[in-house]
Amino acid sequence: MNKQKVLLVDDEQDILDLIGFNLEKEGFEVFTANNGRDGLELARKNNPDLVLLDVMMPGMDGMETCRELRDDDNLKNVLIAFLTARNEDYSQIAGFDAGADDYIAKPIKPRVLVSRVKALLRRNSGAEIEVKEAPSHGIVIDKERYVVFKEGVQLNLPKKEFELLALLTSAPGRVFTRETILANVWGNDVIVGDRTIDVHIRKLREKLGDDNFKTVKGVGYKFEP
Amino acid sequence: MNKQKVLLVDDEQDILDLIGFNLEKEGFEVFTANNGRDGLELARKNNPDLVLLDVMMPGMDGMETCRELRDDDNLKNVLIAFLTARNEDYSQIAGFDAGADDYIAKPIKPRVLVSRVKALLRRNSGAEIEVKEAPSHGIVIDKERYVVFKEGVQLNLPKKEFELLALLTSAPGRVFTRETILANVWGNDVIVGDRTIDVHIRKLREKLGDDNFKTVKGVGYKFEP
DNA sequence: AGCTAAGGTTAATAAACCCTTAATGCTAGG
DNA sequence: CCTAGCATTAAGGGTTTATTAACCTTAGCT
Repeated sequence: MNKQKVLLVDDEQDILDLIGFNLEKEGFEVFTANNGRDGLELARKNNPDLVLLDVMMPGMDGMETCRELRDDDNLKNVLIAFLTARNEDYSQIAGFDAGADDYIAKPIKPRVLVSRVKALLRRNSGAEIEVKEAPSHGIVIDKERYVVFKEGVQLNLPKKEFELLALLTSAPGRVFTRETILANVWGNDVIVGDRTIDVHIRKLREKLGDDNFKTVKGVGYKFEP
Repeated sequence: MNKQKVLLVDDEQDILDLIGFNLEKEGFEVFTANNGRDGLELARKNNPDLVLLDVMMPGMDGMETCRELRDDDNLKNVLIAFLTARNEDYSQIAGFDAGADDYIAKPIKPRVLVSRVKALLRRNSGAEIEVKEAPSHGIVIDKERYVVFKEGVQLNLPKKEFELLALLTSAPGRVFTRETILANVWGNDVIVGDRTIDVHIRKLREKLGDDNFKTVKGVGYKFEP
């Protein structure tokens, strides 16, 4: 697997060095820029998986940079996280709708930041759920809002149901073994009985329609529109 | 496209120089006056797109100047923003309705001011609406003055409540995890219990309406108009 | 400094909700 | 028609959140 690319944009060289060093140590490929314009250029050239943007920068600030990124067809879906300084005028950072995926408050301990970065990338690499385009089956999953739409009707699913659904729909038609389901939704160190899965499947069937969830006896379950 | 014209009126020469310089650097055509009367005259001669008015000035103050501008047929639609000192007595300008389009609190960092100015001009060039008229949910947040309006009624929220609200409303509908909330409102090195968030959420619900804040169990909270 | 009031945090209890399991019924394939 | 595997239901237990009130800290005033 290729290294994942992170673009880091901040006007303080210290920050670039510190965070950059720590991210590289963790196996990321890191690009740095100390202003929005250079950041944009680097982003266009290298197609990063994640952009960490300082909000407050001279010249083009983080929000402006974010907007420009979102305007670029090749980059509009890149992950963007804002670095926000809490001691700075907080008023400037909120209320914008530039399309950030996360906020990360400074100051932050390097290892905390690294784990946030990993979490962000994991969220997006694992189960790739389309939010924008409504798939043909009429079920849309919005992970950001933790909300599911069934033919336009909004449903609020509990966490486990939501995650199970997200898993199954991440590869429609594919059979997920009970083992796989347990590992992904419950985690490897949690021990629950097999019936637990059944019950959650049933709830999904109840809420989203029986026909969408097929049982493959002795193997597992699959989502099929 | 022609340069956009900004008229700057303040009795302090330092301010005129500093702000004027920064606006010019960003490509605006800047006129300055150090009192209301000269400001009016300049406005009539040059037809600026935006007037930045200091509230406190000897002689004709900002409010008076503003009224006169609004009385002038050629200028009644010009954008006007007041420069107000943060520690000034707001009661003077609170119920004031001379027709300002924005308040900008001093002291303000030049780059912040520039982006405010741009936002103002952008607002007026393209579409209209907003800020006063508010997003659809009827809750307006004035981060500059740490004040919130709920359906036109002014609320003074304490700092933590305000920042929590600002965070949640910065991306309506989106779920913020407790972790993210803590990082952004409290900071990464402050340690507080989870119940603290609950309590602040409750206060917001009390003041702004229960329905606007939704709990996503096991995940976090979201603001939803 | 001392006083007062407001903001912020926590503890404690109650309530809501979700997860899990047990118990029982069902179905398909041998 | 027997059995392994799945479906269904409801209840219990446990976890997460709501709510309230007390406590501590801080800011503003005198």
